[in-house]
Amino acid sequence: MPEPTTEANGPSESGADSSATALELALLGIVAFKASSGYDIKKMFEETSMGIFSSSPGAIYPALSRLERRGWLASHLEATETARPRRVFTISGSGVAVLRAWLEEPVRVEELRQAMPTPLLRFSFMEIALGRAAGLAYLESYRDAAERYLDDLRAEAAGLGFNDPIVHPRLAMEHGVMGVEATLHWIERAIAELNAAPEPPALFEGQR
Amino acid sequence: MPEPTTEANGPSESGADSSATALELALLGIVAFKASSGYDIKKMFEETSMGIFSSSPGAIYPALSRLERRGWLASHLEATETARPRRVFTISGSGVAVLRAWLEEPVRVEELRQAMPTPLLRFSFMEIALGRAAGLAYLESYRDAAERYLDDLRAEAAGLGFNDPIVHPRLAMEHGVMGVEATLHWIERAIAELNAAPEPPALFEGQR
DNA sequence: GTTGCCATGTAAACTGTTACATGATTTC
DNA sequence: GAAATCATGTAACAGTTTACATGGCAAC
Repeated sequence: MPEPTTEANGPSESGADSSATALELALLGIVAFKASSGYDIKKMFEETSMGIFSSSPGAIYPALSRLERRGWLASHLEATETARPRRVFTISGSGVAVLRAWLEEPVRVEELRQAMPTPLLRFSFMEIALGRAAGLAYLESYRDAAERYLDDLRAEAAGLGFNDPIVHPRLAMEHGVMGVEATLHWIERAIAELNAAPEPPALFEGQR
Repeated sequence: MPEPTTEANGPSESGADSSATALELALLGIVAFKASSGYDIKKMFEETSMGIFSSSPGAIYPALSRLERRGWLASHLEATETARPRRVFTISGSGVAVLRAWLEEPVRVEELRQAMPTPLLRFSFMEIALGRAAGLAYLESYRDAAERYLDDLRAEAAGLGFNDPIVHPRLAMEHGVMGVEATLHWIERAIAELNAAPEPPALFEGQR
């Protein structure tokens, strides 16, 4: 979802045009925090809770090249005689400016509206298509998944230093934990309500 | 994010191949619930909490055409002498089968991992780039946005019938409300912690 | 009488997905 | 000696974004 982010873009001015996809902005943020190679970032997207972004090389490497072409990142090959050299990216002054502009924007309501997760979307659609029993089974699979995810998050949180001067990443992780806990509470309530509710009308009669 | 959803797709078999993008599956679900035109769906994506999906006509109309080409949807022009006729889509038997297959899949942990919302992503990046004061200001704008969103959600929930035999959409909405309430609690806690934390190291000295 | 809504659709440019290719190094 | 990991990248394809086009109708 590539939202226009900093300025309205006229017909693609040459020099200091600045609009970027979510992936590009995330790459700026990651590289600003720590100089990284494409492979570093790929692993990060695979392993951490930043799994919103695709870890496919066909997404990451071209995006890093674009950012370098625009002058927001710079790269140099690390001298290693043994294996294939790593291309390590660093953020530039103009890159920092673009990143800051993105971070300085206040939170808009529309950003929150994107929150509906797929499991919930499927849940809202399934009632007339599958009926009560399937809804209950689905919520149980949801609970299992949420519990496993909670374990993962807690393991990841344990890896973060607790007395660092840098606290935002830990706080963000705690937000994730609270969100999953809220989901688990909701699941229990929803199970109770579904047990009390009558069978819904069927999408096509005779089926199910 | 076009996940392969139902079957592994061999080299694009002719007949009953079934894999679809998130948008396409959502369209199946919406049309199954109620026969709709492209414009109906566009408005729904703009106005309701299904705002995960793009409301641009260049996304919706081609997707509906694809679904019709595959035989999962059928369409007919509504006879209106006055204005431009509406093309109304209905779901077919094979469409229902594809929808059911998607809905019957148990929830996977990876679906939950996609949860990190952009406001939180920005929050985790901003500490060294902008410093303490900016982090606190950001959280206040986050609180404002969350409160306004909560009002919107409650207004939307009020529009849903409360004694329907169909309960899933209302429950899903309540999940949304609980999630935002959890976010608001987190924001208060985070503000308290940031007030107690020392100034973080700067990204580039002298700046900020 | 002009702005805004209803309602459809298309075209160019871009981004992301999937799959492939390469080659050295470590682990079993 | 096979398999997995490190590490980069490209090519074909599919889907989305942005912007444009059309035209009647309602409201102010």
